[in-house]
Amino acid sequence: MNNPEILIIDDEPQIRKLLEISLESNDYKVWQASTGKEGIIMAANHPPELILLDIGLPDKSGHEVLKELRAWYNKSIIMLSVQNSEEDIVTALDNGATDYLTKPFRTAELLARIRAAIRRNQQTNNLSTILNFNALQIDLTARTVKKNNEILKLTSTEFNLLTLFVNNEGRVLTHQFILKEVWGVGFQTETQYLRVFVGTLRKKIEDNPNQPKYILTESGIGYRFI
Amino acid sequence: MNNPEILIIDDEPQIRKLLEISLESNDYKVWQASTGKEGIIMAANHPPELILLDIGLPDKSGHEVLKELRAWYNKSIIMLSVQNSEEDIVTALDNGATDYLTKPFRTAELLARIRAAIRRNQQTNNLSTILNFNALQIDLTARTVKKNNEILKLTSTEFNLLTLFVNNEGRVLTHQFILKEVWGVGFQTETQYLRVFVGTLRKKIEDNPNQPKYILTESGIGYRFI
DNA sequence: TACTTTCTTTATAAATTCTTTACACCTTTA
DNA sequence: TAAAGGTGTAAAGAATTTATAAAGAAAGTA
Repeated sequence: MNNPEILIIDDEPQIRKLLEISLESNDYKVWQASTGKEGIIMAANHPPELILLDIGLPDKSGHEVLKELRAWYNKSIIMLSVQNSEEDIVTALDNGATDYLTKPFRTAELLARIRAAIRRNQQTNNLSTILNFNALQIDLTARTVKKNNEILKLTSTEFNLLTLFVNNEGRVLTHQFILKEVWGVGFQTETQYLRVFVGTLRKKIEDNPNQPKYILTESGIGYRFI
Repeated sequence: MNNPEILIIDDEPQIRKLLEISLESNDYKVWQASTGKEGIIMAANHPPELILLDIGLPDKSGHEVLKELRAWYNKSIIMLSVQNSEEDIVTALDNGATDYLTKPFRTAELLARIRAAIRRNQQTNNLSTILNFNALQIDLTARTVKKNNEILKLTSTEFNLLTLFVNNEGRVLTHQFILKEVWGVGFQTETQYLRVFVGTLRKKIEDNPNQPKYILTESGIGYRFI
């Protein structure tokens, strides 16, 4: 088992050192940042298992950092603060903090709360990525497509084709490119496949397949999804 | 949305009353127990969304109650105590408590921690022991399956397969993935096993195995449970 | 051992999906 | 107006995938 990684975002070097020592002696791998901005960048580049976030940062408040992180980071974030203000606690928890500890904290308690938070991380669902396009809802991990909340039945190739389209929304994809991506190298000339499959896809996802809203044809070039 | 249910296990009537008032005015449905034993029975009969558990109970310690609950209950349990002992906190968290608050607690903070805990409940894998799907009732710990309240006889492999399906409801599972999870690494190519077992499972759980409602086949990819 | 249950394998029928063909349509250009 | 090039649609046939039964092998049980 590799050691869980913890990112400390705190501007006080003493606190960081203290945390580093206790965490590393408990087999965590520790990363450190001294400003909110730096912390966000580090978390984005290398998402840790848990973040310890100080409320009092020099560049922006911990609350703001929390909000920015929570836009995409869904593992545990434990807030630390010298303030024992109830308002701070409530705000932090409601903004998605996992826990809140006031400094000076007791090391054993902090470690226990970290263990509890990491344990919970592991039970958390890896939420699936769902994309919405008007009445269309595409779940890439579940491989489902809904139109007005009704599940559509797509064949494997149809779904792969649709996936390619939604991953390249707005872009014109050439016939060759699509054929290579969906069918594989060696199929680049089979343009008729594409026509047939775009046809069946449109029949399923478009309200009016004659006047497609999602899959537009770029005559002479390929198709474009919007 | 129906109101989340919270079970209070505490022997002090004043505390219970205080909690009842704050919780009910925040739209929670409140259940109360004054002893550990009573609390466990109530939780078993009617599993709440969250349990507030006092450490100092007359019949058995809150730590013991916590352990007994955690044998099967995996939603949030917040411990309450007059003790601010670090040892107590560490023990509680390591035994699976979601959070720990010392009395006297501040109401707004308690409510925020309850919200955070309930929010997390909804993200965690609901490994609750009994799952219902229409006429199907699956008890994961007892390893029994009922259809219209009649017990079905499944073999071990059939049950493992069904468990995998219900834990990934709505998601398309590839043949390879299913084979790896149920049979183990090295069986990924034995697609025919899967066909046979899906066949027998359908014969047992479906009303009409020719037109399956639960286990749908995703031709070319795998299967999906709904 | 004999018996039952479960798992694995094989064979074949059925269903689904993919490929190919044919042809109609549209737009552009001579 | 006709021809040419690209596109859309339907439908038949081919290929692949899936379902089911049933027999043999293995494992568990009395």
